[in-house]
Amino acid sequence: MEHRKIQTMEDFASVSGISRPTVSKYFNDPESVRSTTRERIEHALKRYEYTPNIFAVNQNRRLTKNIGVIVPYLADPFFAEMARMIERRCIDAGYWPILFSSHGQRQMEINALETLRSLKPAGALMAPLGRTSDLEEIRKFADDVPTVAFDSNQEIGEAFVGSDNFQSIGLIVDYLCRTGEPPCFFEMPPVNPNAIKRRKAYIEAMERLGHTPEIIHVGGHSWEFELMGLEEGKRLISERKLPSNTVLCSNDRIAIGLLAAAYDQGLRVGRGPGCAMRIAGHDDHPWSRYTCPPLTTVSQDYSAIVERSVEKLFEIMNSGCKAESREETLFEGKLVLRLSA
Amino acid sequence: MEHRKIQTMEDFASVSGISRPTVSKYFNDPESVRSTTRERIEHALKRYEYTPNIFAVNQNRRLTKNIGVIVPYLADPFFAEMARMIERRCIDAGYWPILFSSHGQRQMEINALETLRSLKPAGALMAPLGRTSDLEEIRKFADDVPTVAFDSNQEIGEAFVGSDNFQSIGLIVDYLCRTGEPPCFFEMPPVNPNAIKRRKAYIEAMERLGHTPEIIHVGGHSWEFELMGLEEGKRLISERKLPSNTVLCSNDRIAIGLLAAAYDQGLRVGRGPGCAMRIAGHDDHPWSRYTCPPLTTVSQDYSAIVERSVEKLFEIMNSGCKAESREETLFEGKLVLRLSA
DNA sequence: ACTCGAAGTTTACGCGCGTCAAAAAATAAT
DNA sequence: ATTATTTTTTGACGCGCGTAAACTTCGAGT
Repeated sequence: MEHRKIQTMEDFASVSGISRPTVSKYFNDPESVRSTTRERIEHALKRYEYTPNIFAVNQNRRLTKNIGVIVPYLADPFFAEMARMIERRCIDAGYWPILFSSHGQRQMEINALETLRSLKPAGALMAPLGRTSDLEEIRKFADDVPTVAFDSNQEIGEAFVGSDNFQSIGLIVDYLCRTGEPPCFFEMPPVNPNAIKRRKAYIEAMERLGHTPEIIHVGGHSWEFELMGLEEGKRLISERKLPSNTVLCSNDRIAIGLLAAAYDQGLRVGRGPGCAMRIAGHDDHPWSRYTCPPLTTVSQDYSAIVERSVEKLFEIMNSGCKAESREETLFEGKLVLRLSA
Repeated sequence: MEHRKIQTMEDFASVSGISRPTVSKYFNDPESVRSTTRERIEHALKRYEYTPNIFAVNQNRRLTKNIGVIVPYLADPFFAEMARMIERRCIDAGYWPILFSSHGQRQMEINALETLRSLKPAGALMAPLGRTSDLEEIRKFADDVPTVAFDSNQEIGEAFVGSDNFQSIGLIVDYLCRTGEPPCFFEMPPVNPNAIKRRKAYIEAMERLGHTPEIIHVGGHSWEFELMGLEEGKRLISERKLPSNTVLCSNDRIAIGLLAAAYDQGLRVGRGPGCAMRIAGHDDHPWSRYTCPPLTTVSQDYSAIVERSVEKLFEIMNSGCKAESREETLFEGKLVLRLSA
């Protein structure tokens, strides 16, 4: 056991008794060398500490093993969780995920793209900011780098994987109408296509059931959804301007704010007797089970979305050519019944 | 406006009429070339698109401009927020932050260190996992790379920046004792030194005030604090085993779980009449203001911690030598009075 | 033992840039 | 105008590895 640190592949090749090009081949694909050779290398790898210089490797490869992961807002545990799962899968597949957060800001998203591009990534998984995204920039990026969009369907990249908002919103509208007063819809700011689709889905579902849709608009393009839910909620409740005592929020984070508003205003939330209002969300956010009362919502199938996105990206990367058409995969949501509605 | 894409510094040098070594100098430090030269380069930079190949640059520099940022658990918005602020500051200082999350797992932390090391970083900012960290590995890393620890003081790196748990816990224990029944302490799992210091601080503060400390132990080393607060809370409340109707939680995430438990058990939380229990937390977590009732807690001075950490790291990086002693900077917390206690 | 394809070795070049020494040019000071 | 100083240019080397060509060895199968 020497465990001497070896710096260059040249040196490592000589101590392991193999030629450098073969060692190089091994590191690019261990299966590409004969099994006896592989064993000798791996044996040497145990005795000496050596990892190829990542910069030298990437300089000479036309394409690296880097995979960019760009999410719009990492402080949202929904994206943090997605990012975690994506990282895991990429690593397992022998790739090197690099995580960027746009932090809700257009310029940060552009920066992330630029930085990423200079990393010559083999592919990218991107949940765009949405409305504030610089679509031109993203498209230019996606022209050069195989890109799969997820979460927010922004007509970007060669594929999209996300949730079927029409199905999921339909599901919960049905439920709410069946069990009480038809819901009004507390809209999230129209930051991305999800926001818009969910509103449309709500309207469709209500009309299908013969009810009049009622929408609470919120402006701006901030990502502080809880704050909006809280402030706008307090105002609506105190001014008695809520169109219905059942409120469907276009995402859980708004619902969390609205729950706080209801508490602040002394309204009891839930579906039991003695409750003044019902609140439902959408996404099954990691914290929705810890609200008071626990939030009734529709789950997004996180792991399915992640799995399919990564899978699809690998397909595209391996096919080596642009797909003829943009494939969109939508997963269905499931009703998560808790106590708030 | 040609905006032709230029690939190599050689090419860029020739179109801008400057020699390559001078251009190289410019990119390493724009101030190091004469102002007239600088202008000519920057003028060319506007006409042609060129960025130095990051891999070639880093291969030849002994030290890169990379700065590693390692947090234990990115799905915790506390760390997400810290990471965001750190990234911002590093970028502004001309560095390149690379974010890693250990996702609560020892092996992931080790991997992050290894990956980071291969990136030849100029420095690292690290919030260690704590108890489950492989301290030996981290120390070996910190021997080679200037490292500042934050959040959790693990005797790692050349400096530490964090919160003064004794001050902050003292503050809220004082407040709770002054305004009602002395608190028991709902401990977080002893995942890191903060957990241990907060417990000790609680005991000291209680004894100083002449009260008997009562501690609720929770085992394990999971990072799902909310779940612990919820499950253990439900058990304690239903079995009437809470030592006090005032509970100080060692962090806000546990408090969030406990609030849910209290709701589940039909206990009204708050400091007003008609309330069955008081709950307080620690950290002023981004969501603590949205709980029902809003959580009374002690804030950590996020931005001060970030600012000082980064500042200190730059100091160490620039000094170029190991510091003789490990500097620890602690910031004081502030009482954040809301409605839960 | 012989053939032949697969795998390994040798040799050599190139990637794009940092960096150094020496020479040339530009600027500042006398 | 001359000297001293700073800055740039020229030319060259090296970083660590990918990769190609030509050659050699290996191992399974008639």
